[in-house]
This record gives sequence, structure tokens and C-alpha cells, in this order.
Amino acid sequence: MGRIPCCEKDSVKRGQWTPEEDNKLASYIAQHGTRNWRLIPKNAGLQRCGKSCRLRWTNYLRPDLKHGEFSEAEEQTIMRLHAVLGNRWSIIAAQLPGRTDNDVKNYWNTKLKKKLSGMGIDPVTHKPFSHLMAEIATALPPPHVAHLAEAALGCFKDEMLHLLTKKRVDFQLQRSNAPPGTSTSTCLTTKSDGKEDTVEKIRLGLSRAILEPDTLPLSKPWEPMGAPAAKFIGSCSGFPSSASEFQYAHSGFGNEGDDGSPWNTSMCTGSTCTAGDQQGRLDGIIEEENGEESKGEKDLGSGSSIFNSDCVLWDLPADDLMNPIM
DNA sequence: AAACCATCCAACCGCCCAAAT
DNA sequence: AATTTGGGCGGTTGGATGGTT
Repeated sequence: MGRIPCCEKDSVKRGQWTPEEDNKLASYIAQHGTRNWRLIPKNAGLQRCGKSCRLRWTNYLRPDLKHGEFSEAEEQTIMRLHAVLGNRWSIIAAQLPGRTDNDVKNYWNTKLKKKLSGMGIDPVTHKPFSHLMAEIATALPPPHVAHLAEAALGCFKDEMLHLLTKKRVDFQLQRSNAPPGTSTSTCLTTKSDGKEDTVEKIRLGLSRAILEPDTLPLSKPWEPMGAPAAKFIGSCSGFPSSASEFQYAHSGFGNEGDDGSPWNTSMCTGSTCTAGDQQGRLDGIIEEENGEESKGEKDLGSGSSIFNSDCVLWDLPADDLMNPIM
């Protein structure tokens, strides 16, 4: 009954691959292809599980893989697709020739997630943190809004301070290398003063977001530069000004005749997209998500979608937000 | 120079679904 | 029809490396 086991779990080698193992696997696949992963390690003379061989091949040895840095264009593609698809790495990777899902996932986790957070944008929803806060605030009675603001400060203060003070130190280093006479007025605060300053700015930004929710676009977080979202971020002193320069704005979303929605942006325009079936899946998913988005807009319009009974925010139950971690 | 810390990323883990038996 | 595996996928881990204290 069933199939025979893929390998003897006890007798297989694990951990880093050696160059000899890579050579054996690559030359075997060059000759025989990748039809049966269970037989490949055995026939290639490798003490490895078939699954391990498959991963090594697909993530590292395949000759069509790129191994260098991600380009600016690739980075923009990942950001745009992630905003639509979430963590569906294989589909995102299919739009980036030579990149694997593992590559894209690693790049997202190590670089892009932090980059977005540092810009005041939630990497899960791709909305500005201030926008999220204001959405929630509109659904809460005033006393709860105050608790929410405190909770948010508790959640983000440390990370923001880390990012901002680190940047400040970098600026100071640059300043020490700058030629004499260079203006340095924007970075002359001391480190401790800077922290106090930053906390105050975050506090002001959140207050403004909560007190002036009407200035926020509730249904189009994808607005290009000059549209309400970017305008709001730019006017919000609590977050890094670089947030207003968020790349969505000049990566195809703000084209003439475009309403700024990512749905209007070709996900694969002029690309060397090779995975036809994945593209089909992508189209289907985009249509599906598009439908969801419409529903979401309706819900937002009624002001009730954010705090549904089982709603969680940043992996915290809504109740936890009432208990600041400060 | 050594200890500590942060970052990167290859590799593994566990789950799911379709296919094989 | 029931059971088991192969392959695909996303999440997580841990070793290597480089920078900082």
C-alpha cells in the first residue's frame, strides 16, 4: 500500500553541501534530468535525502539562477507584488527570472521588511502606520483612543528609536568626514536629546492621525505621490520624511491615465516572465484579491471592518492593544 | 585581541495536496 | 476507499561573517 519511502532517514547526510556533492548532483542532473528525486541521490552516489537534493538544485545549483544583489527594479517588483499577494513567494519569484522563492523570501525578511518599517509603513498591509492607527481610531470611543495611542507608542518606540538614532549616528559620522564649512545644522542634536525629540515627534504624529482621521483616504492606500496618502504622510511630523518618497509613487502607480491602483499596473509588462502557468495563477489571484478589495472598501465605508470581533492587529488581539507594553 | 552583537542566507521543518499504490 | 509518498510551499533555524564595543 502507498509508495516506498524516499530515503532512509538515519543514513542520510544533512547540513552544508560540499563542492564535491554539488558537482555530483549537477553532473548527474545534466545527464539524466530531474524526473525522480527519490532516485537521484542514490544514482548520483550521494548520501542525501531526495528532498534535500531537490532544494539544493532548485535554490542554488540551477544554471539559470542569478546569485548577485537584487536590482532596484526587482526590489520594486517584490514590493508591488507583496502588497497584492502577501507571502506567496513562489508566485512572486516566478515574476523575477533567475530568482527563487527562497531568495525572495530571504531578501524580504532581511532587507525590505525593515526598509518599509523604517519608512513608517506596515510591511504586512503596506499602509502607513499612522493610517492604520487612524482607521482603528475612527471605530473607537475617545477614551479607548488614548489607550490605543499609548499602546502604539509602546509597540513602536524602541524600533523607531533604534532606526532613527542609528541613522543619526551615521549622519554624524558623515559630518565628521565632510569638508570644513559644510552646513550641519540638521544633525546637531545630541543622542539623548534626539531620543526625546523623536519620542515627542512620534507622539505628535499619532495624535494628529487620531484627531484628524477625516484627512485620511480610507479606501486607497495605494495612492501615488500627491494623492491623499502621500500628502498625509508628508504632513505628519511624527514619521520619517522619507516615507513620503515611498517608491510605489514612481514605480508605475502614478502613470498618466492610471488611477494609482496597483491593479492597473501591469505586473509583468515587458518583463521576461517565463512561468506561464504561474502568470495564470497570478492573474487569477489578482482577480480574486481585486474582489476582496472591493469588499474591503465597502466594509471600510461602514467603518466596521477594522475591529471585527475576531480581528487581530499586528498579531495582537484587539484587547491586548488596550494594555500598553511600555 | 576578545567578546559581543547584528545580519545574512542556506538548509531544514512541517504542512498541504495530488498522485500512486 | 484508504493509505502513503512526492513535490511544492511558507516559516524558521543556526552557522558564517562582519562590525562594534
